[in-house]
Amino acid sequence: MVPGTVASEGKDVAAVVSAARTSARHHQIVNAAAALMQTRGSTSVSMQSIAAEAGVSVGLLYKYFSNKEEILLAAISQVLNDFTVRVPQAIGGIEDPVERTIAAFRAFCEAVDDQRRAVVLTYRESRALSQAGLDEIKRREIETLQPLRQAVDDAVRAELLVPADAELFAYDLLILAHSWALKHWYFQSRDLGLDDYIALQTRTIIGAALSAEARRTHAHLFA
Amino acid sequence: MVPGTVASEGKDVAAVVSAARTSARHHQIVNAAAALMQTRGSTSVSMQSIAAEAGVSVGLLYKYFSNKEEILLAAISQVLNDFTVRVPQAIGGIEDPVERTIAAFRAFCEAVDDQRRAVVLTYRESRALSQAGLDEIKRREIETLQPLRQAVDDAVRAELLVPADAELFAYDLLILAHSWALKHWYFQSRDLGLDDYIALQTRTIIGAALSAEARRTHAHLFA
DNA sequence: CCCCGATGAATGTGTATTCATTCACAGTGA
DNA sequence: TCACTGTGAATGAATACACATTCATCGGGG
Repeated sequence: MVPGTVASEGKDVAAVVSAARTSARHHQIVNAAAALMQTRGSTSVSMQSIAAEAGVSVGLLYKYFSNKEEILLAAISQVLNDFTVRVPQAIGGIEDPVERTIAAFRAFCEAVDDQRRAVVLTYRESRALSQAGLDEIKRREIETLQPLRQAVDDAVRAELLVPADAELFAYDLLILAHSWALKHWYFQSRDLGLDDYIALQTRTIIGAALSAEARRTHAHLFA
Repeated sequence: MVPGTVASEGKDVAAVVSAARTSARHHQIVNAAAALMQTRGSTSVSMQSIAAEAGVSVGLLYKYFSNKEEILLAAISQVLNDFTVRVPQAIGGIEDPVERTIAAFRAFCEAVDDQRRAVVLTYRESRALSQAGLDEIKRREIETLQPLRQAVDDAVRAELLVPADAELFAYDLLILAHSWALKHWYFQSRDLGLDDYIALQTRTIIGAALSAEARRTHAHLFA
């Protein structure tokens, strides 16, 4: 039976409304938490401040999440989600695996830049998370790595990249993308903007791993 | 007048004793804090736990440090100090700049490994530090980088390494050494031990930055 | 008029910091 | 040698505060 037909319409409608409200509240609260993580880089994110940011009462938070960890986890998850969405989108349709690797790295860095403080908090607030929560985040992080890893693997198979270890190479690129947030103070002091950073790291790490042949055929990518 | 002569011997002795006690207490407390940072990786380090670990009362901590930040700062400083001591020691006497770069990177990684949890806390507890404290740590971090940076510069001058940017290249190596602590869960899941990690990163990052000539002359370093 | 989403003051806990008190001992006078 | 005393190191219970979590209460729509 399709929901919304005569039989018990009242109940169905109520259920739909309730589900819609629940979903809306979830978004509202998680967005507030994410916004706080992004804004209040230094201070810690309290339930009181999340409630204030979301424009609701403290008590309401507990109607939709069972504790602070759930909210934090959802907010971090949302940050990671941005990666899983943007990276594949950025490399879709790019044939050449070296170009794809470069584009994936760029997309990673740009996504990190958009949520710079939140990424730092991902490292900092991890102490407030349970083991299960941490495991979940680790799983998601590896998940975000896959498109990049795939591109690197393809490039290795095509003998365009010859890193000592493809897996580690991809992970290094992930680390260096995160580092744009973690070590932003350093790059800023060096007067490196995001584009400078991406260009330099691309040449330093990816360019250096090119095979002898790719060094000729793909030189134009590292102007 | 030389201290310890007749005139006011009592006062001088008292001053010396007092200075010695102060120094000893400082070490005792900071060592306790550092030990806790290393042991209790997950839990936060409280004044109560520092006092317990040091075998003194909570109140005493405030006789020798004006607040928690000072203790934390001293403990982190001690960790960083390990770097400034061990890295130069490890590369002393090595002539070839590529070998020196490799040895410096290895020393960094080994120092990080020895204080793995404490290094992670350096990132985590930074939220508890004032701007001035953070600045101090940043300054010290750049200081630890210098020997490595020097080796890289020498290698570049000798046309053995040709990174896109020498400064960034050295900093990347620092980041990857730190990452051994930050991302230990990942490398562990990949069954990479410290020596594997050092060897692979050396080949992946340093080996890839070799000049065409060095690729021949220094091949033996990347077996 | 009742249901239930929403409220926010109250509660409990962890922890940084303080302060009244204790304690060990060196100096002093007999 | 011994009793007395002033000094400052050390103590740890008490305080203050931030913050996660709870719950008695409210109020508007069905």
